[in-house]
Amino acid sequence: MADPGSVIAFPPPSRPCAHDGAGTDCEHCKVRLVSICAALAHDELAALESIAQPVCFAARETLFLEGDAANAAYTVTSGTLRLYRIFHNCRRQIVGFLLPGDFIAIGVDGKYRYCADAISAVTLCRFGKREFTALVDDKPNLLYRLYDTAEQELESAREHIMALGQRSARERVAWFLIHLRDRCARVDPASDTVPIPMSRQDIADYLGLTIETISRTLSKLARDKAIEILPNGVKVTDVARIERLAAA
Amino acid sequence: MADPGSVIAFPPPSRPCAHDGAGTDCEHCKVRLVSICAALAHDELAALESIAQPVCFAARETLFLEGDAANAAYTVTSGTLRLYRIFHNCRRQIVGFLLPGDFIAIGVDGKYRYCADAISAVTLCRFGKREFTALVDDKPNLLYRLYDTAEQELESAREHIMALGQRSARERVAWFLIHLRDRCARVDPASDTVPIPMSRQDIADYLGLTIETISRTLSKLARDKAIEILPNGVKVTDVARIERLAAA
DNA sequence: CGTGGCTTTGAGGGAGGTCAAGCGCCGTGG
DNA sequence: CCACGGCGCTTGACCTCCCTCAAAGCCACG
Repeated sequence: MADPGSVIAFPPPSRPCAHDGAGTDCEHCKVRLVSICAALAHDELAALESIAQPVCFAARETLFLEGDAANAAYTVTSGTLRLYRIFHNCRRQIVGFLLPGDFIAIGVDGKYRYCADAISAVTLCRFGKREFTALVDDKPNLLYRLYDTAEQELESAREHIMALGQRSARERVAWFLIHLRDRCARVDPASDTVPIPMSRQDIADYLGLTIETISRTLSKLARDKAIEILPNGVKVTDVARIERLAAA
Repeated sequence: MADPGSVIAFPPPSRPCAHDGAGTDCEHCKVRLVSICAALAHDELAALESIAQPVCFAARETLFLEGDAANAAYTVTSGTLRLYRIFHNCRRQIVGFLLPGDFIAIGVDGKYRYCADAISAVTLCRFGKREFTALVDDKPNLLYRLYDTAEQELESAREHIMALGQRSARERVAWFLIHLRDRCARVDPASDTVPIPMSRQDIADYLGLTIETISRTLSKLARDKAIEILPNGVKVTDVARIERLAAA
């Protein structure tokens, strides 16, 4: 949320998915191969499935706030979330966006380390803390998967650091587009059209810039025929150019 | 290294510590309680100790480069290291400094994700990949410790992101000082005098600023009586002020 | 049709980058 | 012993990129 007011509102409780009260079907889950569930043995997957609860949140709902007791782990099955922290002075830094297949872990200390809310309507697989930790204690392979996931997050955080520390506004925006495109390609067929569900304010708070700079930079790239701005995303017309900028 | 020339030089092989060829003594290790070794059972610690080799590097030596096959994990026992990545265009981003007690893990994919070199002379406990992974496979508790370590690194990376994305030069420098002070306090008694073994260039590449800005900002803080610049560090004279800046 | 939220665009200013010069320290060699 | 050169650090002058402030456009929704 851009306005801090809604951030401090108490989060709504998660609720079961209306369209799917009966449980999950991991075998046919489309995020199966990219999520924490990948590379699990059949029995492990079955055990995980048995404790999974489908839940959903409407756009702009808050799942939890930084410091909340972590009652559950989640796998995103559809929609987009933003993870962020708020400073005392109301500045917000988005530390990441979650797309289908991404995972929200229960930290070692049992608290969430960031706030999370839904950008679009989202559906998730919810794993209650008690059952999940019991399962992890039982299956070292699942712990190994958690470790793997943490390392991937670390890698992504370092990429973020590189972007914020070394790149210009233009390079950051290009990097953001390419990055988002590649992550979408994990579950959707690769395409030059990148859907952008988040607002300019979200992008700005992710890249450490202002909305005006985001807007101006996108306009400039469009004027230079490198991209085309669409209602809910952009089309990368000059792929090589944008990729070069992103890698700079 | 500030100059890219030395970065691409082949790394020297690690060598046994001259002063301690006979092995390690974990029970009396001063970083024992803050490192990966903390919270291990006696038999686990003994197993870890049995595969540990003390090694050392002189200042400015490179341990490994990004992409190198990860032949070993390490625990730092003394000295300071920098971890960094280099862009194509020679820009360098330092992603972290390693102090005594810090750990270098073997990534899941078996490659190092960043370059590492010694800022001052360093000593480390080296754990060969084969023996270490065998031990991890055998002791789920050690895997859990690795997971914990990865989460701590993640936390520190997010703090870094906050700093780069939201803070001014002055705030970043204050944050750097407080952060360094607190990390030193893990092994040394807490003090207002913060040793700074790294160069201005290192600090700049860590904070996403230039050496000139680092220098100017420190000078300004000193002129304002908030700190005192010492030969190899700074003394934080106005602790409250610097802490307020750091938290901003 | 009016209102409010999000976005775009413009004008102006400031924080930090760039370029350049100078200082202090230290190791080397005359 | 001092002269010299190199390196890291500091300081100054200037400039640029991005932020700030402001206004207007666009679109959804009541």
